[in-house]
Amino acid sequence: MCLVEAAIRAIAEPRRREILRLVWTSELAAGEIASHFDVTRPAISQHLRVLKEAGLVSERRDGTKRLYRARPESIAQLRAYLESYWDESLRLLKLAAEQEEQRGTRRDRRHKGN
Amino acid sequence: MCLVEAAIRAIAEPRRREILRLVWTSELAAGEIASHFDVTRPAISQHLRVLKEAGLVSERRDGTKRLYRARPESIAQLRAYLESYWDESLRLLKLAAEQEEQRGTRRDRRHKGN
DNA sequence: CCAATATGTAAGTTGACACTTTCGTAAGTG
DNA sequence: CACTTACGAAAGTGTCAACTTACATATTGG
Repeated sequence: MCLVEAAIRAIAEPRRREILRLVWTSELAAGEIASHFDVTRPAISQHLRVLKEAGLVSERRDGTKRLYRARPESIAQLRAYLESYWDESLRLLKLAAEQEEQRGTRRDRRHKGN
Repeated sequence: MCLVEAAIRAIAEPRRREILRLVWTSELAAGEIASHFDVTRPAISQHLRVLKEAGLVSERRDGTKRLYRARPESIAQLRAYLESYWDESLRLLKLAAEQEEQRGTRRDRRHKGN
């Protein structure tokens, strides 16, 4: 599946947004991350897998620990996707407004519906 | 529930993003919207309700038709939320980098960091 | 009123998903 | 080798969501 698509779904979950914010600034072990939440550790582990499969975090092993960290590139990609989504829409909106303005004078054309 | 939260969940669904784009530029009837998709009309109707409850579209009645249109304000709100999410993260990232840098140069002055 | 049009609502199904508890596994430590 | 630490994987559960079909509702026109 497209990574950006997976990323959007991933950040739609509030807890995953929190997790992502946690590992944004510093590399954290899974246990450290889990300690910030009420749910069980395996639950966080699953969230981490979702984030990892969406490319939003990277995993590194150090002894028995697994250290997670946000991947700025992927986040930038997701951000760019959304920006282009808003932008395209805005562009279309502007275009539509112009066409509407032009059409405003000649209103005689009637459709039969569809 | 928070509207922004609902909005994020709403746009996580690809079809709803398509619908939202359709009604961004012009007001469209539910049937017109549904004709763009493979799924049944009631399915689209339900998507429209989700979008409406998230405040992303507005509904207006004209005869037997229901015309839908995107609500730029709410979309701007959602956008702003995401922007602040990225921005805060970037700010934290920058802060962390600075701290890291400081810690690199003067190694004698140590905080009880992390 | 009756029919047609346009659409939402209800109910049921299927699959995804967030979570839990239990178990497995890899790396360090005595 | 046993034991501990730190974690993921597996399996089960309840809930939610996207979809379907069937039905209800509202508006317009004859």
